Amino acid sequence: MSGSPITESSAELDDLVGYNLKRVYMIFQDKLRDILGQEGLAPRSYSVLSLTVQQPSVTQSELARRLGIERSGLVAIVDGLESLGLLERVGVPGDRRVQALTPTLTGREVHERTAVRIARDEERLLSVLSGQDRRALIRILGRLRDMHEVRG
Amino acid sequence: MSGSPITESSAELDDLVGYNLKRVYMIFQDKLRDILGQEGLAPRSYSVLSLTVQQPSVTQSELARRLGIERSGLVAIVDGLESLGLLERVGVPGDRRVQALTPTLTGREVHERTAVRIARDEERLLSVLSGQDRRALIRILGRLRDMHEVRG
DNA sequence: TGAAATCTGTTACCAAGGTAAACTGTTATT
DNA sequence: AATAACAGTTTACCTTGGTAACAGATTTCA
Repeated sequence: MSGSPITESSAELDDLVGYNLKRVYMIFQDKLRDILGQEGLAPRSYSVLSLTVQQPSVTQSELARRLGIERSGLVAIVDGLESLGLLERVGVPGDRRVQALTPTLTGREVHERTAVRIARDEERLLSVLSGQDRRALIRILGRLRDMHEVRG
Repeated sequence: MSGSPITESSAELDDLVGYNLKRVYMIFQDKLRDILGQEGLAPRSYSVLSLTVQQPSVTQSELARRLGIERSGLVAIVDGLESLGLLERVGVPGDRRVQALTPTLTGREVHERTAVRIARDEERLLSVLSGQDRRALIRILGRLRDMHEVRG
């Protein structure tokens, strides 16, 4: 019997940036689910609603590209939001393929009050960081997205 | 017609820290899947293998607590790792309820060479940051986990 | 012009990841 | 001894996503 033949040269789980990103993401997502659940929304539904508020008449394909998901996955989400009366599919005169997504007044109201609650909760979660660290986190995450995300 | 009655006072999607965490986490996870796929492992299987290497004879309950998942979810993962010959359930003399999880030699080898590749890939992903930002990211993520994670 | 390629939205199917509740056997409490 | 608590497991379920194939509309281009 020799001792341990394998040297533990690298990366334990808690040292992996990817794993820590996951765990911190879970912290944020847990509370997000609570807030959105009160409006009957899932995180993905909120992200779609948010983007249509921000950019009315956006097409589903464009939305899928922005969210980094498949077009097919968007159908059910939009169906749900439409049945809740939060947005509408509107035909576009020039191109009969596309459906422009536009939030209803109710949709904008729900989005606004939900956005406020989400922002407040993020403020709470980030309050354990200094202002400098908060800004650094936002800047660093943005840079990692810019440098590594595949843009369609 | 009045103008837009809703003021866009807060949080567009790309301004939410939670959403940016998700997107950055996805960047890290995509490549992780590639690397682990070559060994026939899923991310969760790797995390279990890694923790058993780091802490041999850990129980399944303890492992579930450390990973923040349900005990029931661990069964299939351990089944898979056991059938791959990477770890073993070993009965514990004192307590016939628990199954101590211990990596096999093969398990330690697979873990070691995989850990090296994962570390190399994280290095690549983080190379777009300054050394200072890299350290800040790691420190900030750790602090958010420490302050907000429910410890069982 | 007409054929081929491309694009949009849709459907049906499927796999991964996770949770919750109920069950067995074991150990601890009182 | 009776009861509670615990470890692991099974089962059923749900959510999130992805893939492939499709129809209709539009664009490209030979």
